[in-house]
Amino acid sequence: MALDVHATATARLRADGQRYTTGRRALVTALASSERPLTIPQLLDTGKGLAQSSVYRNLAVLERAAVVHRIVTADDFARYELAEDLTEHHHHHLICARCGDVTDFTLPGALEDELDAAAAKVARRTGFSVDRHQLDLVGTCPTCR
Amino acid sequence: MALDVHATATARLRADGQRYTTGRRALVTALASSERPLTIPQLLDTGKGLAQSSVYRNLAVLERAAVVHRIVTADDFARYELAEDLTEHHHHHLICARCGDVTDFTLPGALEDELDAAAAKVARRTGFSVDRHQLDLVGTCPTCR
DNA sequence: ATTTATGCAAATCGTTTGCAAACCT
DNA sequence: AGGTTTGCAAACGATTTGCATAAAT
Repeated sequence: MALDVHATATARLRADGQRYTTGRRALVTALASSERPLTIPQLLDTGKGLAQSSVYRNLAVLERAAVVHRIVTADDFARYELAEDLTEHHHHHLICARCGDVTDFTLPGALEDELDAAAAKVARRTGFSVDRHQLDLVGTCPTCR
Repeated sequence: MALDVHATATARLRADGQRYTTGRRALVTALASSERPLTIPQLLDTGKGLAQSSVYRNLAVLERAAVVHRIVTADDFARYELAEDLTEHHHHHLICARCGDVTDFTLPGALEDELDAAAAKVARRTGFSVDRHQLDLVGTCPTCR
């Protein structure tokens, strides 16, 4: 499975005229082995020896190539996770308003379908072109309670 | 209705030991008469002569008193809207990935109920305490297409 | 050899904050 | 008066960028 992720990353970067360097591979590996989206400080801690500016730059490259996805919350730091089609499944986020931590959860497929149908209806009514829906549950995580 | 908003704002600020000053009232009025969440630059344009730092400070005060709600997207600027219980209805956001603009939309009540039920189930399973759910449709607005 | 990635340090820019004057009650 | 709010300017901090060196092809 990890091999497949790297193969796909290589392909997508190449399609964007970019190389899959050691640093970029390290970032993808760190994200692939994490159960939750990671901030840049967290990535700096795990992946030894990559400069902060390189992490920022490489994540930007990986995002443009659709290898990773950037998550922005009310927290001070942005978070990154692998693109959904590089992991098993479509999912959503539980966001702790206290510590900023983000974890994943999934919805029953039937409910996802209803959401997509509702989104399509809204798109039709408003002229908005909808690329994706994003559902967040905001609250307090077990650790902060 | 606008009177009710100001009355509620006064009460909530007082409960938090704060005054409903002219500047704060102007911000609430601007948000109440807008159909969409507004950024600080937008509020500075509409509002009369309130300094930027005062706008930031007052919005922070109004947010602590639960009079306004802060919306953070991938855009450079945060956006503010009146707290949901000061307006008519629970709603969600259409976010333009191109220009950052945010507009409102609503979901059928039945679907909202299903989302709440699913959220409750996730909360039970994860130990997370869920305060609210937030659904965004990300795409391209009619103007940017 | 030429192009691209890296590390370091400096710059950027939305947001926050210190402080003295203006405002309320 | 006593406390709060305001405006201005300076500070803050996550992210971006310029540039010289190192790595890759």
